[in-house]
Amino acid sequence: MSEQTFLVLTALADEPRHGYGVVQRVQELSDGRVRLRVGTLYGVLDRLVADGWAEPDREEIHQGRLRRYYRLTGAGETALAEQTRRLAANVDAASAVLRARGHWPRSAEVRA
Amino acid sequence: MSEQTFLVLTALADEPRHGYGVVQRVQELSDGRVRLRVGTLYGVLDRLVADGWAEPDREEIHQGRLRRYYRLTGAGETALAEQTRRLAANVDAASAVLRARGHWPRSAEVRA
DNA sequence: CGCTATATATCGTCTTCTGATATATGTGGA
DNA sequence: TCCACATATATCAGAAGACGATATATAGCG
Repeated sequence: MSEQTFLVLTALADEPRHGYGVVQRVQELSDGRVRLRVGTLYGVLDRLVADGWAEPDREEIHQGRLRRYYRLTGAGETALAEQTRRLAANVDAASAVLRARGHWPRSAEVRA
Repeated sequence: MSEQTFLVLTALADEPRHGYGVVQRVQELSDGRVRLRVGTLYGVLDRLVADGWAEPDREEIHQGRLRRYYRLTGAGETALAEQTRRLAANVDAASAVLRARGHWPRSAEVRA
């Protein structure tokens, strides 16, 4: 699972969001590192729906503009939890190796 | 950076390894989750070398078979450390959201 | 003699991310 | 009034990367 997909799942797990809201939330979640292009967003969103990890929630007209909301499904939540464990395991493995190399003096950084 | 690339970097950070050794180490590091196909491996390895994150180390004949070793460069170590911090931040973000959803009763799992 | 593990490498295909493009409305400044 | 910018949707072509299949070759074991 790509970082983009992971962050979109996390954004939706927070609460149902519309496309543009997901873009903003992902940017917040990643401290500005990940700015989703709309092409990426809709590709990810379509795939999440196709895989049963997200589904249409509702549509709203906000200030004259349509907002199409998506929500996380139970399967999506499970997938996110599993992927999170997986990433955490990878972080632990890499941290151990880096520490052994003398790198990584401030272990607090990975744990913070 | 894909999980495959991340684990190959981690395997090389451990110590210089040859292709087949990387495949085995990645499988160990990931608790059997990631079994690199050779097509993936050489693609990753070539890209790491092209990016200056890994370089040829030495060649050995071991039991009649050639072993081509690769080692991590300084830039590779930096990249691995940065990516590890990045992943750790994503894990923290997702963990917070999952906890808020009532999911994730055993926080020790992410932290272990 | 054949099977499995070790060890290298290439190739076509599929998935996925990116950048470009298109359309449209509300807001704020010049 | 007009322009730029943020908001909001959607599509498409191209590039990158992962995967499965395939090929070649030796050592060890039954």
